[in-house]
Amino acid sequence: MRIVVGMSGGVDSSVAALLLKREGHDVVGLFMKNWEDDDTDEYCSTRQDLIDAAAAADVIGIELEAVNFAAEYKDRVFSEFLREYSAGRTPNPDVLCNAEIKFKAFLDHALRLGATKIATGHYARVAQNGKYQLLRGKDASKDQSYFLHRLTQEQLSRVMFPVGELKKSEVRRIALEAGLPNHAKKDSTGICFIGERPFREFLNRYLPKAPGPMVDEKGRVIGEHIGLAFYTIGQRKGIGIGGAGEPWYVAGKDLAANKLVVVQGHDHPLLMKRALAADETSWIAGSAPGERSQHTAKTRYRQADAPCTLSHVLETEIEVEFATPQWAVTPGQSVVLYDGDACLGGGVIT
RNA sequence: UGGGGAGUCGCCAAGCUGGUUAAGGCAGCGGAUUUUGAUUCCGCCAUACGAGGGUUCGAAUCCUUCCUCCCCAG
Repeated sequence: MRIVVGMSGGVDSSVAALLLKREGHDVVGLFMKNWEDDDTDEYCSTRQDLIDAAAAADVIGIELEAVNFAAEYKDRVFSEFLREYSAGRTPNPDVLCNAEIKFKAFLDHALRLGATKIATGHYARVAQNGKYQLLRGKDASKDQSYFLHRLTQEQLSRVMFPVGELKKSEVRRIALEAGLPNHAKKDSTGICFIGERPFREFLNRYLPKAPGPMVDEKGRVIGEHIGLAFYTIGQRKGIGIGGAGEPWYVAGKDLAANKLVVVQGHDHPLLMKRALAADETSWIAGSAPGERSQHTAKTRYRQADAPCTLSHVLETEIEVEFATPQWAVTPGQSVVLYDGDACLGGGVIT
């Protein structure tokens, strides 16, 4: 079976390719460059990543090709990313990137190359019992199913996640034993393909500043913000308010008045939400779970699952009620539902 | 102008019956964690206590003068 592996230059995708090769598959590595760096070199690590991927492919004994989906990325992911920020929300570009680039543009390309399946280094699993299921990765601390919740049956039928059965420590050990040069490479962070950058500065390259008042929950002006788009719910750093008492957190945005609402104390009531609504829903199984059904859900990656009830289900919208209030539920972020290890899908919080 | 109170890191704020290196928090900066943005965690952050004189072995802490601010009287 011909399998195209998306290789980033990191350990996970390298080990994914290695494992498939060992199983005797016809493996081809494909390196994606999806972001044209506008600034010279400071954050341009993609060249090093390509070198790392090539070195790994060499050790594994497979070919590595490179493709460029920068145009598609800009079109389908980044423009939406900017639109969302402009609208005062906090998007999750990586969720979109998976749905539109890695498991669409990239998948299509791989199929054209004659592949039966594609594989990536994601920590997640795919099970099949009639339908395809998306399961959490075995390593709970690295599980990335959250980012993959928008995938469809069609897409899942074509993907493999070889490291999803492993713990990160096992992946690194395998890499070390196989002599992969990137066995100790630091995990990548930051927006996928764009990388980690001083975020405010980066955003400001695309969005203008729009200063306005910072107000407390009673409407008293206590500071100035640089533009609503530059803040997210629950944010503490960058508020810049000193003085007495507990730290300040962003609790809300008043777009019409260009006001940023901030509150004092991590556990302020305005930061706790017991229910939320989401649209643009997407379900792994192809259709939504039943109304009143009980699940767990995360309102953001890297948050503990919380018991909840689907209180309302429409064509592309849902309402979710949590058993206990959730901290900093943020419009634009994805709410992702689970039944045990099975990821059901989710939507974008409104 | 009388009477009272206060002036300690950018902001809050301990210490003020004198005694090694001036608490803590907020903000800020750096790092760890993290394939979003956040959160969280760790580290750094006043030879200086409104200014000048004193007293003392030794003062942010006592005395004194001046400056500034606040409150109450007029």
